[in-house]
Order: sequence, then structure tokens, then C-alpha cells
Amino acid sequence: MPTEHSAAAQLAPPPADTPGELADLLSHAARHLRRGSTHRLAPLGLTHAQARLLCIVAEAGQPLRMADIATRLGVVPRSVTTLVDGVEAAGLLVRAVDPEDRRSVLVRLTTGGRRLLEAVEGARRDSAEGVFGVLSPAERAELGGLLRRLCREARA
Amino acid sequence: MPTEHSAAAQLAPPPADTPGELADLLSHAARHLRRGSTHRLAPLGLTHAQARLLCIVAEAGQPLRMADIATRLGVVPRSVTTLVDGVEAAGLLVRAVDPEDRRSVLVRLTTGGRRLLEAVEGARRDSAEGVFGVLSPAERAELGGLLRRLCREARA
DNA sequence: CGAATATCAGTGACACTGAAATTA
DNA sequence: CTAATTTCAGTGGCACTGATATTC
Repeated sequence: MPTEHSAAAQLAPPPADTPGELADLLSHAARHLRRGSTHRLAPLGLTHAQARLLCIVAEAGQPLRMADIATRLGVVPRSVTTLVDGVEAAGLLVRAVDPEDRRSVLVRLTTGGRRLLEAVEGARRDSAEGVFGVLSPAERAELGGLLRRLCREARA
Repeated sequence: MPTEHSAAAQLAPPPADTPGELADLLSHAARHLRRGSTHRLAPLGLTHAQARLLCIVAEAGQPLRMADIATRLGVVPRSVTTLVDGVEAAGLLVRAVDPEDRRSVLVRLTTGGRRLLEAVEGARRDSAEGVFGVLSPAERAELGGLLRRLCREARA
């Protein structure tokens, strides 16, 4: 096998940010994030995805349809059914048929869900800060902007 | 709660990139990436993680121990066992006991693995470019730098 | 009838923990 | 004996596809 014998090899270790490398970095960071989140949420009896669901419903400020939740979560509707099942069983959310379109189901917070919300948001914030805390506010904004570009295309 | 009543409010619509938002964006982008990768790799008979494993071994340029692979993948060693099982069953990798430390197992490419490598790298590159293609080279470098900071801390 | 909405059923990919075997 | 390396066994999170009712 022909190996490079020139000194140039020493100049080209990490300069190229190929898409492939970015892909690995992205996956790695996401996994790290979920790990921390999982550990902090376990005492509350929620998983990462369940907590995300709860916060999405809370932030909406109004009951959400399953399909809306799927869009906001970026998953297929069927996945939302199972997700809501778990959180509803925990008593934090309830389903109700939409009176205006009886095909639809509206999901809203229960009193218990609202009571737990602060702790859940805290756990999510803590775990996120555990990952993004190393970045300055300006860097976070930069990262946010770049990621938003990636996700915008994802919807297209 | 005192809300800003000046015209400055119009300059600050989405300025706050809270860690929580970044977390969602990161998860979303990672999921999108894996989806595309999964679809492009399916014809080759490999999963996202398996392809990543194959490329890591190929790039190393030498046989790798299971523990090394675990480190490079950012997962626990036990997960590597199952991962290698699959790719070895496909005939792309082989295990061999390290003669210098018989506790260790060295993983290397087979001829078949080397033959498939180009297609696998192509699929990975294509799927990554499908996600990161919207960014300019400078933006990719920026993103790479930021993600590297996050991952560096992840190892600590 | 055709389209939309949600759910049922089954599957797959992937990482984890804890315990055991082998060797240094 | 202690520590390191890998593997065995079992589990959990989570998202997917395809098919089915219900309703618009």
C-alpha cells in the first residue's frame, strides 16, 4: 500500500469539515444530550420524548391535535399515539375528541401535568445547559441559526 | 412581569436561543440525518450505525480493538459487540484475538468489506450532504467547530 | 366515494445495565 | 488478588411501516 511520504501529511490533519464528519459530530452530540436528559428526567418518571411532548403541549397554550404534535415533534402521527399513551397513563395529559372535527383528538395538560411542568422544564433546561453551557450566548445563537437552517430543509 | 414597551421589542423577536430550543433543534436535525442515511444504506444491507462502524475501521488504517471502537463511537463497549456481530455476519469485518494481549479482540476489514467501502462511504456522504448541503463551506466549518466543542466536553 | 385523522399491530435499530468469563 | 477486556442476557427508548376504523 502506497503511503504518503511527503511532509504535507502533517499539514492536513483536521482542516476539512466534510459532511461525513459533521454527521458524526451531530449524532454524537445528540446522543450525549439525550443521555443527560434521560438521567435527569428519570426521577420524574418521564422519558426524554415524553418530557418534550409535555413541554410542547404546555407551550402551545391551547389543546393540540395529534397531527399538530407530530409536526412539532418531527415524527409520524402514529408515534405520537404511543407517546401520548404513556403520558396520559401518568395522568399528566388527557385526550378529548375535538367537537368541531370529531376525527381529531385534542390533547391538553391536566392539573397534575401543570404541577409537574416546572420540574420537567427545569430538568430539560439543566440537561441542555450541561451540553450547551460551554458555548457563549453568541455561539449559541450561531449554532441555533445553523441548526434551524438544517431543520427548515428537513420539513421541505 | 415587566415587558419591554419600547421599539426595541421589534428587534428582538427570536433572539433568545435557549438551551432547550437548541436541544430540540439538535435532536431534530440528528433524526433527520439518520432517516436519510437509513434509506440510502438499506440497499447495501447496512444500518446507520453499522456503516459508521465500517468506516471507522477503514479510516483507522489498522485493526482496532473493541474498546477503541467504543471510544470512537462514543458508546459503551457492550454495544460494540452487537454492532460488530452484525457486520461480521455480513462478511465485511472479522474478529481476531490480539496476540499481544489475548483479552483484546482486533477487528479488521475483509476483502468484501473493502470492496463495499466505497459504496458505503458514498451513501454516507450523500445523506450527509442532503442535510448539510444547504450550508456554505464556511458555515460548515463554523458548525463543525461548535459541535466539536460540545463533543469534547462530552468525553470529559 | 375520496381524503384526513387517529389508532391497532408488528417490527427494527440502537444504546443501556448488570453479571460472567478470560487474561494481564 | 485486582484490574482490564470482551461477551452474555435482558431491557428500554423510540421511531417506522402497513392496515383499519371513524369522520369530514
